Amino acid sequence: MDPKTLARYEARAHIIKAMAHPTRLFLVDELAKGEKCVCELTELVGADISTVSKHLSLLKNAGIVQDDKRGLMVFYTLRTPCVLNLFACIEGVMKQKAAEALAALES
Amino acid sequence: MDPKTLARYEARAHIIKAMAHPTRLFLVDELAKGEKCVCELTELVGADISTVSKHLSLLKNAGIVQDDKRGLMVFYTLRTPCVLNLFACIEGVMKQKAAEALAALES
DNA sequence: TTCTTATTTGGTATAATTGCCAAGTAATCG
DNA sequence: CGATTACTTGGCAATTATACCAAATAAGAA
Repeated sequence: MDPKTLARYEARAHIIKAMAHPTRLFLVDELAKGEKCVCELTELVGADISTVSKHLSLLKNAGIVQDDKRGLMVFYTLRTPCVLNLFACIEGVMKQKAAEALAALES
Repeated sequence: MDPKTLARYEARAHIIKAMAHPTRLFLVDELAKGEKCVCELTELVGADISTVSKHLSLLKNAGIVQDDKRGLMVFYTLRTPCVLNLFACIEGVMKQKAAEALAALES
């Protein structure tokens, strides 16, 4: 891979990596329903607020979400809803794998 | 997050993690063009064959590619082309980020 | 059978990720 | 002003990922 091609795939990987964590996938899914503050997301996730904040900051840095501070609270929104299409694909992969495992047991 | 929900997001994250690496994204992209053996992919990537083999094994484990041994060679194919849709979305995120960076410079 | 080729697996050093706590910022309230 | 609330950032220990080399496997050729 030449340096230019590598750089392109690194940039892509950076964005995908931002979603490659259960908590961050959950955050994306929650934000798909609409704007939410860090406090509400923290409640839903059930981790330390600093942990959730760092996950959100990573998603923001990747360009997937954006934040908006209003008063004391910071509201996050999903900026690129197309990432949700991936979820459907992923579900397909999971079903395919499950069907395969079943077939292996039956044979 | 309750344990059941967590498990669902962990399963999803596992599949996305499999793509969250520049080399593996490149491999997926190459396999989208058609079946290729490990030797050819190794040549294209330019890393140790053991490294490429491990990347492919990870993708296979996630259900994204499948392998087929014929003689001495092992041929890999993309099993879930829907992951390619993500690439278009990712490009969109990258363009959006670039446009934003430009706007920040101009202001 | 032994030799060669294509690939995988084991081992290991190095680097990156993660999550919590503690400390820092920023906006609002009294 | 100081106090409080909502969030971010720094620091650090524990875990996980990555890449190479070396050794193992598997299939075909001599």
